[in-house]
Amino acid sequence: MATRPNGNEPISEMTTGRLSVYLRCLTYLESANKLTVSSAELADRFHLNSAQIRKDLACFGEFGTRGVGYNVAHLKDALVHELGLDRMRKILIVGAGNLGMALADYRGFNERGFHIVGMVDIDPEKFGKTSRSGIPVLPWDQMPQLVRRNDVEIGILAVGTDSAQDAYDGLVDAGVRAILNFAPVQMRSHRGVKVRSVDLRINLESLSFYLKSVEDGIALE
Amino acid sequence: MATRPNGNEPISEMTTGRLSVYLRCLTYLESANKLTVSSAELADRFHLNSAQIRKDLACFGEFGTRGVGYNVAHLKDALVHELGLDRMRKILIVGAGNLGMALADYRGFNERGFHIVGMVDIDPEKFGKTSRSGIPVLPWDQMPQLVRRNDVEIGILAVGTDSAQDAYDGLVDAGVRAILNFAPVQMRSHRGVKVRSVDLRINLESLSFYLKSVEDGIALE
DNA sequence: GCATGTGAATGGATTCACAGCT
DNA sequence: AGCTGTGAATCCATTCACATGC
Repeated sequence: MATRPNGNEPISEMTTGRLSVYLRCLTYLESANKLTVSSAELADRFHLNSAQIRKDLACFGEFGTRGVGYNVAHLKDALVHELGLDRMRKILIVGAGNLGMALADYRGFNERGFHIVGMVDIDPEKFGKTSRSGIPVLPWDQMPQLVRRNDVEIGILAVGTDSAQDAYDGLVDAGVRAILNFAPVQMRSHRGVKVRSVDLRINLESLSFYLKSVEDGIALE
Repeated sequence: MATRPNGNEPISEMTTGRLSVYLRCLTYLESANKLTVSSAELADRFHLNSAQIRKDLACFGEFGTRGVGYNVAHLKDALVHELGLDRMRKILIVGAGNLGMALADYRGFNERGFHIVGMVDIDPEKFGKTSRSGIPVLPWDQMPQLVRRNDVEIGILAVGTDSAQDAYDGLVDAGVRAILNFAPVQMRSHRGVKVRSVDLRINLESLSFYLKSVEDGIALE
């Protein structure tokens, strides 16, 4: 059971994003045999304020020891638990193009807490093929069965703009409640389904804007 | 020249991110032969507030007509210009693994405003190979010349965690001032260089947190 | 009348500053 | 002495509401 003092306080998305970052750092510190770490130390590593880190961590209990700091192993375990990573979640990738294939083999997608069960595609040419690491491509038609049999909880949309909404709707129908979307579209959303979008184009354009600002002599940053 | 009323007001990153989204929508509306669009209409398409859209657009001039809305073609051109997309920016990808290869062929990276000149890698096995669409892999050693000769302005880090900092430092030395980073690390940053990070693992963990919250009966969303 | 542009109000996240514990 | 946990203060983004202009 969680050591959370108050089970229904809402933890912001900003905070949980940083928890992931802290967790990564703690994993490193643990492997470096560091026993304890202070919020100030963590704040240095990223460009953050130490009070913010303390606030983030305080969301689900009192983990630190005053005068000392946080126990690395302890805090790491707590974060793993809070993020729900102490249990395996199955992933299905929709779209076996370049991006889908690359994601299938991406380290970190098949690490602690996650396991990719396969890819699906509508192109019969691709059926039976596998990614380099051996993740198979199956027919989109079989998606509902795949989801049910393997208890897939997360869907990754690596399809083109045109197919994204259909793929999304299909996954939701099949019972998937969390989606990582790489298609550059704002989809009509379903209630009770979490969608996170990674829009590569927006990131590039943001860099372009920065470069232009520099050219124009407008000091940013 | 920009129609910007006041050249040195700082436009927030939140805003520029949305400008990209608006631009995409306008491109669509233009292709659908729509002549004019209102902030309320745009607000519906995304889940946004119309006032926010007007504020965003007002950052660099008065583009709308009261009682009518915004001229689609006009506004689109203005956004293209403001985002600096009316000029070609060259991209170099560092790391020719699965991800680098997938990114090299990603539509939208070789579209309006951007052009990928190549990939570099340290693995001699990969030299001379190309992505499916023909983007070549060259030796990392040649990176500085490549950057200079091709006027590369943007670097994409598609390398592993261990090499990320070195690759970053190298690109900056060679004169690159904008970086899109896919490695899951917080890098020691250089002044005057813009880095945007896409952390796939954090996105997955955020979904995991959502799923766990649902399991625990904590209503999110 | 209708939709923009914008000051004022709100809401949320970050930072400050310090009380409290070890 | 040192560092956590947290109310108070600050900062920034979003939303409201309305005056302004077509």
